[in-house]
Formats: sequence, C-alpha cells, structure tokens
Amino acid sequence: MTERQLRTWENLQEVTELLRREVGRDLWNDAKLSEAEFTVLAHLSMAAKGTARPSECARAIGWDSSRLAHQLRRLEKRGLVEKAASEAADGRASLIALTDDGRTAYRRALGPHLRSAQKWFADALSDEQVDNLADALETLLRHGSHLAAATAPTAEPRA
Amino acid sequence: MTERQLRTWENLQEVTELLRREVGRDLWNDAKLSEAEFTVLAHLSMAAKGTARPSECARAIGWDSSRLAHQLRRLEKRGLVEKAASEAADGRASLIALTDDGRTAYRRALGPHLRSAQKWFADALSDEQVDNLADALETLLRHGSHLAAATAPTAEPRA
DNA sequence: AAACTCTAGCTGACGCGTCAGCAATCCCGC
DNA sequence: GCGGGATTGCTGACGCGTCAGCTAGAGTTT
Repeated sequence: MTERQLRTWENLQEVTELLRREVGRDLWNDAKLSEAEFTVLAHLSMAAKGTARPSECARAIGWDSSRLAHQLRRLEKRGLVEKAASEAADGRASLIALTDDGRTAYRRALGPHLRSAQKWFADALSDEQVDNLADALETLLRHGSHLAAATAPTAEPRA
Repeated sequence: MTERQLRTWENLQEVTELLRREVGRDLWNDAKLSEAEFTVLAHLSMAAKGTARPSECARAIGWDSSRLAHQLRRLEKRGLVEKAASEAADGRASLIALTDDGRTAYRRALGPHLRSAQKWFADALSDEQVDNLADALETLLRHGSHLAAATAPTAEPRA
C-alpha cells in the first residue's frame, strides 16, 4: 500500500467513527432510539402490517440472525416490538410485529434522523463529491462482497 | 437530502460496517488482536521506550479517557501492557508501558494487518478513486470537527 | 488558607455485535 | 419410513464503547 492509500484508509476509519458516534448521539437525543433499534423499526415499518419474519428481516438489513435476535430481545423489553402468532406452514417460523409504541417511536425519529444525516454528511459535500464518493463506495462494496463470497459462510459447492 | 445523497449515506454505512467487520476478523485470525487493541499497541510502539501517559495516548488516537482506560484494563489482563511508575511531578499522572509480549504481538500483527487493509480497501480502488475518496473524507472530517467543536465538551468560553 | 475549578484517571451500568453452540423443523435421498 | 443435512431461531459468553459519576491532585481566586 502506498502512503496515500494508507492515509486515506485511516481517514476513512476516523471519519466513519466520528459520523457513527455523532449521528447516533443525535438520534438518541432526538428520539431515544439507538441506530440499531432504528434500523429494525425502519424495516418493520416498511413491511405490510408491520410484521416480518426474523430471517427475512435479517437478510433485508444485512445482519446475521444472532445479531437480530439480540436486538429483538432488547426491542421487546422496551415494548417497541412483540412476537405475533405465525400462521405459516413452517413450524420453525416466528413472526415479529411492531407495537403502537414502536410505530410511533419510528415516526417521531425519522425526520430528525434524516436531518442529522444531512447535517453531518450531506451538508458537507458538493454534488460532485457525492458522485465521486458514491462511485468509490460502490466499487468497495462490490469488491468486498466478492471477497466475502469467496469465504462464504453459506454452504459452498464442494470444489 | 436528495435521493442520491441518502443512498450514498446508506452505502457509506454499509461499506464501513463491512470493512470494519472483515478487517477486524482478519486481524483476529492473523494475530489474535482486536482493532482496538492494535490501535493502542501501535501508539505505544511509536512512543519512545514504549511508554506513554494515558491522557496523551488518548488524545493521540482520538479516544476519550474512559474508552482508553477500559481498553488498558483489558490489555493489562492479557499481559500486553503494564503500569509503570511515573516520575512526573504531577501526582495525578500515571504511566503505561508496553510489555515484551505486547511489543511482539504488535510486530507480528503489523504486516498482516496492512495486507488485510490492502486486500479489502486499496486493491479495490483506482488511484483516481483514492484521490476522490480522500478529498471527500477530508471535507467530511473538517466539517465534522467544526460541528463537533460547536457542541464542544471542552469548557466553552462563556458567551 | 479556604474555596473553586480544572485536569487526570478510574469504574459500573448498559447496549451493541461476534462467536460458538443448541433445539426444533424441514427436506431429500435411500 | 428414516437418517443426514440444511434452515430457523435462540442463547450465553465476552469484548467493545458510551455515559454518568467518582476521587484526587493542581492551579487559581479571594
């Protein structure tokens, strides 16, 4: 790695840690939600009737099932989510549902959260910078997904 | 925020979470060190004689003192760091020192860690993409520091 | 010197995220 | 039908990071 690449890599870590912390703090101050809680509530709010299966939800937001299960336990403790009876044929399936409190909390959080992202991120960059950043991120994402697929945790077709 | 800005913001979060996880995993597999441990060991390795004051170290790596204290406790438990007698005039000061194990662990981790960063980050991007990314990150960092300074936790000159 | 304030350093509580591992269910080939 | 693998969902352990709050020494004010 060149000096420039290394510096940029370090900068990436520094910037993302800063943004993560500050936007997370804003979200907590504005709406008493963590970023993780917001993410789950957002997905459930999109879903028809505010219900979803854990596995489907996990896939949609890119988490593993364990991470989601832990988060659901915390959300349930806060009363923002509840387990619903699943009518699926599959006996393994369960169903999670947004409570009224959960829906309200999400609705109240959405606006401030977007404003916070704008304040810390969008306000800083020109249109051209956004385009360039988007390009680099897409490249990194493709590259990363490609590499990750090679070490796939999902059953790999035996070579 | 425009649609494009929002998508880029979401992509930024997704990419950085991916890189954080994968590079962290590599570091653990290669050298049995967490990213946080590596960061502290790196700073102490730079320092003359492998010793530093907590406050100075925290400032250098951009952590608050609490975060560093917790990490030092874990590092000490692993025997990679130890408290040294401070000869400073200031009775509050303490001194932390790299142990031999700590220095060895860092030396062994450095190469693989750089290779991992190259694999996940530098290999993906063209020189031009790196330049553009560096530009955007610098802008975000300046913007963020500026905003953070306004909400300064450090004693603000009374208005 | 007493009182105030600032700085250095630490700790406990708590939410987050990874990993290893478990139980139940489903599905497929025999 | 039955045994083996895959999928779904969960849990406990443990390291990380934030916050509130504490002690103690240092510098300043009155």
